[in-house]
Amino acid sequence: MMALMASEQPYHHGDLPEALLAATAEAIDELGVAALSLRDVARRAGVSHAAPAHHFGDKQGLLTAFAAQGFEWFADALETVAGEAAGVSSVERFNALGRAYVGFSVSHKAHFEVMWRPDLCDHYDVVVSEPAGRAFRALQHGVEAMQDEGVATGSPTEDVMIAAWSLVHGLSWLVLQQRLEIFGEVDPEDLAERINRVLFPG
Amino acid sequence: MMALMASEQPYHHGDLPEALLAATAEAIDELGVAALSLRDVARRAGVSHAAPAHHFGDKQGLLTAFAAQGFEWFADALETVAGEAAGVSSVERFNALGRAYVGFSVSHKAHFEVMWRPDLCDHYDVVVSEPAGRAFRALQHGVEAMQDEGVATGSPTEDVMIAAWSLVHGLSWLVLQQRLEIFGEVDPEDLAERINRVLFPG
DNA sequence: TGTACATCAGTGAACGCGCGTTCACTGATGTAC
DNA sequence: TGTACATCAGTGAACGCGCGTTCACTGATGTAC
Repeated sequence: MMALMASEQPYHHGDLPEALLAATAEAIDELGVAALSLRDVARRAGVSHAAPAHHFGDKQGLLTAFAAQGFEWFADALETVAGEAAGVSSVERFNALGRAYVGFSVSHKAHFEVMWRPDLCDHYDVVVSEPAGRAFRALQHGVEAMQDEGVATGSPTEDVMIAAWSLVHGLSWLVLQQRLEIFGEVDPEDLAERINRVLFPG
Repeated sequence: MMALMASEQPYHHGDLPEALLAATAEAIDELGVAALSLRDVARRAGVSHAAPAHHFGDKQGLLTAFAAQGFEWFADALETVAGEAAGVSSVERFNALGRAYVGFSVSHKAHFEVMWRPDLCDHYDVVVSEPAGRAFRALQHGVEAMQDEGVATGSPTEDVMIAAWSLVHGLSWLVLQQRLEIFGEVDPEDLAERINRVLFPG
């Protein structure tokens, strides 16, 4: 303990994998995902440039772990919101899910970008597909609950699910890609609620 | 003419800018936009690696021209479809727009990806923003026409516009990101129609 | 029709750079006895 | 409590590579007279 406090740079980091993931988020936020390099990530975490390979193997390994972390947080966020909205109507509950979906994409821009790019990370790795599946099911349950309550029963459940997903996913990308500037300053979560009301007026 | 036919490799290309844009699409389709390099594009077009600089300046210049070409084709496609569907109901016309939107994203994957990425090209360059505006207005007119016919009048026009745009844009990305595989083999344009019917049952 | 000349398009060699990956190493930690 | 040893984490030098950009150049074209 004394030794650790005395030395500014302990040889062992403590939790380097976590620090590298945080550095990855920082680097992507700053320079964009296209410019991401392992050396820059290591630099930001204050370790030698060979250190990341020790934990993640190679660049794709790092990005797969990064996407996995993102999907874990994302699924947790959706499940939490669905749990908290257990008492309200199914439409209000789906509204909350939509707000959370878009809210996550804005507050975790770097993660969100990598999460959906199959060219950057390994989507078939279970560390990614498992939490991705959880997130999907959270949305799906939201849609099914609405249909159980008689909302949007004019279309097959599958169509409603794809429509609802497209709606929140599309809004997320339009916001991230700065395409809604023409509508002035708008809060993305409020927007999610407004467009959800168009899809599910019930 | 004889000379041109006799020599396999004429010194002057004929339309190198166009050939370089086509090579860009090919390279992105094959390797992903993250791996795009000017040298590879030149190689594919069969010219020296210094040639692209002559026409586009630098890499961002090439991608800006590429996005501009994409938006021109995109706007043309939407306007053509809207014109052809002048006789049908506004809901059917918007359906056609949605099919065209998603159809374009699938048949011009490389262009679509670059078009929406502000980190790769200059969105404020008028060669991009002009056709992008045309595409936007084509969608907007489609939405306004529906409201004029009494469809989706429960929400403000702006909300309906953002919802409709999010819907088709989101579906496009979900398809490109291979996220709808879980629903089996589906035709993207048919999907567009199905989810449009959820949003505008009228 | 022919000649001179300006302009444009594409070349190819050269540059310096940051990258990912490898590898033998050393420092630190934890466990067995 | 102390010692020996195995294991793990991070180092730093080295490698070869493809990249974007520059620059003096040459080949081709088109226009003026």
